[in-house]
Amino acid sequence: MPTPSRTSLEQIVAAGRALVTTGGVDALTMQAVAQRVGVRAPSLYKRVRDRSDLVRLVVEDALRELGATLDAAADTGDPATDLRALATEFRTFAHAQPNLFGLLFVSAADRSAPDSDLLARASSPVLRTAERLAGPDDALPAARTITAWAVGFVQMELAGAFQLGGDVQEAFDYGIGRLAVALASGPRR
Amino acid sequence: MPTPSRTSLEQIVAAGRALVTTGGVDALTMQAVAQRVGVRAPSLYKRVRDRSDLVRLVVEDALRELGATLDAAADTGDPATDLRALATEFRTFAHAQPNLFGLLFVSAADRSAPDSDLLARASSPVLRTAERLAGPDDALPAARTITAWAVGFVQMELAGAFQLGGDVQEAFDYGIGRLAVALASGPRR
DNA sequence: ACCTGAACACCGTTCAAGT
DNA sequence: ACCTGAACACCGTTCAAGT
Repeated sequence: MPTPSRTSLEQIVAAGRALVTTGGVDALTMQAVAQRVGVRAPSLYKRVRDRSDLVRLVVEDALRELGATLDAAADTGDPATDLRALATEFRTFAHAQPNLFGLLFVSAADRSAPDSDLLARASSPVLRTAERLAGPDDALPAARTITAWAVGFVQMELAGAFQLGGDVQEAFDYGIGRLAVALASGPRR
Repeated sequence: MPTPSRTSLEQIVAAGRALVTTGGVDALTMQAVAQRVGVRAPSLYKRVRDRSDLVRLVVEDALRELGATLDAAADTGDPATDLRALATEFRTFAHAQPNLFGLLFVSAADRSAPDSDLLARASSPVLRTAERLAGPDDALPAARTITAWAVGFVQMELAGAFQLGGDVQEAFDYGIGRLAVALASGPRR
């Protein structure tokens, strides 16, 4: 006798994401997710392979949103302006959802990597800006330099690893300015 | 009736670090640590407040080693050469102990931040090199730009987040070269 | 077809009892 | 003073049984 579904994968991912946002990834327990979607924990295994699979889906959901945010941020004319907009938007996203951001670019033995298409989509506005700054030949390494700097900066900031005093905002602006100059200084190296 | 100690904090931290190195932070369980030092799990609580405290001690142990490694790497004359040596040594450390490295610069809600003195000591060779590249006024933001880039680059690399093909080593060299030029281009901005 | 309770093997942590 | 077994409250996950 068929029974109608009482929940959906979409609801489950949303519940998982809400739990991560509120209490960090440790708060995403199967029981907490189940309670939020009105079901018992074992039922989740009908839609999700295991907990790490659910965490991956939450990460991919966040990556989709981050990609859309960055896409919207880099549509002005000047590439140096776009670089600043991208970096600022990226940092704003991280500050708004630190627990979620902390999952996006770190390796975790237990969970598989997010879909590479999503990573590519999220990084495409950076790649376009990098190409306009550094030229087509250096677009990829230039984009990686920008992304690495932004990821590391925000991650250290959120981890409280900038402990030598000074103005963190100033260091952020300094980094943007220097990167724009450095990448635009021509294809020879 | 006093009983002689059957283990020590030093042994416990070493056991914890070995477990992290081998199987990631999830493999550091109180029971596994206890077994390695020849004791039962509850006894660990005589030396360590709780699991997160032990993880912090392992992180600090790794930071001490990383600091010493970097200190030894940056003693040549040319600051651009030192920058390259520091970045390469940093990356080598991360590749040699990816599970340990993954703990150093990420925030974790459950564990407290490592001792700030250790962070300062580990970053001091970077700060010195940054000062020689960018001048005393910009030493701190320049050091933060270098460190952010290096942390982000290695973390993305280890997370498998560089998925657009291309040569990752080339992107690393490109980043070093551009940073050296950018930071040395003078104090005005 | 989906959901559930019961069960299993694991955790971290506390604490009274042993030496 | 240190160590232990037993206990507690939690996990993730499986599975036979219900509808």
